[in-house]
Amino acid sequence: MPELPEVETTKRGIESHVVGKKIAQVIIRESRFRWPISRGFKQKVDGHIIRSIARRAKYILFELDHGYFMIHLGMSGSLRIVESKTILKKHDHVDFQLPTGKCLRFNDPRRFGSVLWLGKHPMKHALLNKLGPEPFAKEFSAEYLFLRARKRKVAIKNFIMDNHIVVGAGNIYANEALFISGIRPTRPAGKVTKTECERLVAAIIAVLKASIEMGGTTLKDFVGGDGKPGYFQQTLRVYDREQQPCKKCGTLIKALRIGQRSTYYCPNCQK
DNA sequence: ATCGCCTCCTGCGCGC
DNA sequence: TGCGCGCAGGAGGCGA
Repeated sequence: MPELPEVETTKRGIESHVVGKKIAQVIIRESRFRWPISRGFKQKVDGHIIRSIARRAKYILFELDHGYFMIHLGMSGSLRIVESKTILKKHDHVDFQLPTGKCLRFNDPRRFGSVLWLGKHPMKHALLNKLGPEPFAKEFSAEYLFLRARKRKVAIKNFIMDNHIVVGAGNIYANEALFISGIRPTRPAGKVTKTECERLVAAIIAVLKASIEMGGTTLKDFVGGDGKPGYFQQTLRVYDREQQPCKKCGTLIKALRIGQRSTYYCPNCQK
């Protein structure tokens, strides 16, 4: 399940292969995604050079001379550079063929992903213009989080997973960050103190950074299938550890659902 | 404005 | 071994 670290790793991995290269042609074998690939998409990108790529939240943006398009991996998508003649696997839905004999191949079993043309002003697009700060940006501070949380009643876990507040804290990382900062996931966001916000912000940043640093390994594994992050999984403190001893105090980890999402916490360490 | 639920889709793991 | 079922998950959209 690509979370922000996997998306960042993917972006870094494909960058040198695609920037400055022309899209010889795009081959769309399946266009039914979260949003269908628009009819004019092929005509818009065929023959154009990719000037740069960037990541915003979990979106990967591709800059062409006359506009941008973006790809979201959804929860089962992967984007890899392969030799053009590489035999197609199940769910290899879109190919961006490059003049180098390679191609950028988008595979997405569950089709929660998307490939969207954005036009000349990508940040004005409805999907991007309301996003909260990147977790590594200076705007994402304890001060900011605390202020945004004023009077909010939602569980703090839902709150930090809300892309309008901060992007990139997916379910796994939200669970982990709350454990690290000693905050119970069910606490109303508005009841989390300033001091706790400081710990939480630091924890979100730390857990995402650590995961990105393991990116190579994680990527290798997550690209192979749609399984959980490989190496990083060994470092998980609470996620998917129901009834297993807390790594800090030995208390058994509890599981519950918050907003339809699996939630794990240590009833002793997290207040 | 805020909140909580629903939805998209496929693969997997479980129980029988 | 095979079958069917339920679950998982990112995130927009909607109704209350």
